Amino acid sequence: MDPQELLSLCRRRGFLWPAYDIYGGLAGFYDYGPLGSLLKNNIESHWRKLYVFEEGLHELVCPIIAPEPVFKASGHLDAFADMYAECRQCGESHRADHLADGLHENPAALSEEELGRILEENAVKCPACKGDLSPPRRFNLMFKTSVGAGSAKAGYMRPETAQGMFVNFPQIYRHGREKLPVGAVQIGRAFRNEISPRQGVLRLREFSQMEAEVFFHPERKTWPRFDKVKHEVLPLVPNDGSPAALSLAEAVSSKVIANEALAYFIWLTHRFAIDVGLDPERIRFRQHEKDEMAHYAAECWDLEAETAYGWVELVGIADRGCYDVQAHLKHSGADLTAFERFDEPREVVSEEVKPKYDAMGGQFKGKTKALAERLSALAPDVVRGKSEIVVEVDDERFAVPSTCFEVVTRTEKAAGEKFVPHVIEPSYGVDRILYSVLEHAYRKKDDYLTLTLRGIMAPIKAGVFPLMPKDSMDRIALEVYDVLVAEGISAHYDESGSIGRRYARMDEVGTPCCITVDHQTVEDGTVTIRDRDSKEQARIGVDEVVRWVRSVVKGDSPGPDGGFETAEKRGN
RNA sequence: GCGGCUGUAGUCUAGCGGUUAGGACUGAAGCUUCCCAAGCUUUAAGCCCGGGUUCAAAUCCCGGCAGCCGCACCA
Repeated sequence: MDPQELLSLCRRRGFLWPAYDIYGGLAGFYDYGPLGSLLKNNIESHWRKLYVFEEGLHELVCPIIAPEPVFKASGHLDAFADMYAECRQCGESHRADHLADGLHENPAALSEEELGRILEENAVKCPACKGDLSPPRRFNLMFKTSVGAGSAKAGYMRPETAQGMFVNFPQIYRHGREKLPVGAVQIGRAFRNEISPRQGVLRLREFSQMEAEVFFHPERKTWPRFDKVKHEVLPLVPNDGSPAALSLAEAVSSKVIANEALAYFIWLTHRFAIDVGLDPERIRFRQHEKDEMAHYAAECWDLEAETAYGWVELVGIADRGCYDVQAHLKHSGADLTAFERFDEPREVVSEEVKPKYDAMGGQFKGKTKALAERLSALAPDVVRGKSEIVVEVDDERFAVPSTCFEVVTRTEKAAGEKFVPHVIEPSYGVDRILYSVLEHAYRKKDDYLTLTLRGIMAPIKAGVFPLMPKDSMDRIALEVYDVLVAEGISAHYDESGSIGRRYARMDEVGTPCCITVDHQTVEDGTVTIRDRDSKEQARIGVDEVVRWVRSVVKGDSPGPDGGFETAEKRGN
């Protein structure tokens, strides 16, 4: 299919449109229209149902803007930027760190100045035309802003929602009653100043993420419900090229997937993908190549969907190790560790050098305190068996005899230990998921368009029509509509044009069923209810409508009690 | 960011220096005992923005913006 056809449907029917259109637009920014907003909400609600309600992770809403140190610590300030050198002759720009490959161990880690010097010293020229290059210039993908007036602080728009959860680890940990694993989730906007956004909503500069950060003991990366799913076989594409028709348990035991927790969230992501209506035949989990991983990741699997643009990454499930928490611990000085009790308090036996102050005092006078401190800092093995130790204090060397210190054994009881938790992060791109859901639901038959959205995803759950807006059919139809809306079901009333046109309008936006009030309704209180995909109709009582629509929306069957009446069942 | 192509109602499109800028679908109002985009009447809605050339620009030129395709990029 041509993605332009789908994007034109999206514009026409109020799913998506380019933002700021009357001012010429702004590349990389889209508006969600009325139906797009409903669909986006449905995707997010279902994700929340899985991650918050079922898995018990804690939802946060953190600010979009963060002060510079946050991204200094996370590595985004340095690693989230590329350096470019432009050719003065042909104008082509090149990745400056790539040009220095082989000239330095790790060109990407250099500053602009250092890299520029290396390129100059080695007389590196433009690979395209051999022209002279400009000095490297750093382009950071984060949007920068300033916070406050006057001596304003530098702030950045978050490039992922994740950092807000890492910096809140102590609060999350406490809220989770100090047990691991514990996790936080966040649904919100993130910003990346992409160099060339394109392909509709697949690469936006402002986009929505649904992220979970799940904190683990480094040696126990498993999940309580893993056992329930361990025999499932998912479409895995490991990075060693082996096609893996393995169950999750086999994949973990053969090290194809690093741990059970990662495997569980791959399963959960698969379930989510199926629930929102992605085609099972057009999704897969691809393991990142070693050189493909983000600066923080130790292991990563992507959920990819096949679209008109090729295989597109919708979800990244990464084992971030302790990278982020460790980084914030180091930069902020805050205690971001978790504590684990030992089963039994353990005796921790340690040796240390203990100065004998009474022996030292007379000999070293005012230097005693400083000398004692130096001695305590020494490793026991350094002093053991020595008759004297030479210690330097204030540029003066002192020979301290062994009578002035001893090696003592200290036994302490430890109830447990502190450690920096590891993080497994499922990170979902809402806009890409939404696009893929639409594309996988897109059906075109003789110019008749239908979105076969699943009931839980459909922006409108039911269309309600009078066959004709007269003879009290319109009044009854409005009553049916009111009942549905009162039940919290999004419905759409339409009395204009022919009945076929109204069905078509609903089919095109993926409404799973339509209820029509006709002459017979006036006589016996029954209505027809029509199924979008089969176009079959059933005749049911007005009082059954809510129950029927609910059942259709749940998506398991085309209606209760055996579903729609087919031509076969009618006997013709 | 570089190069190529493109920009006409909500959507698809005709136009190729002088047009009241035409059509189709869609939308709206109405008619039609109307169950799968039927028909009829009425109606709304457009030359991406800015400059230039010309007596005259949707049309030619330049710049910007946006879209598509390649390259690069996608932490």
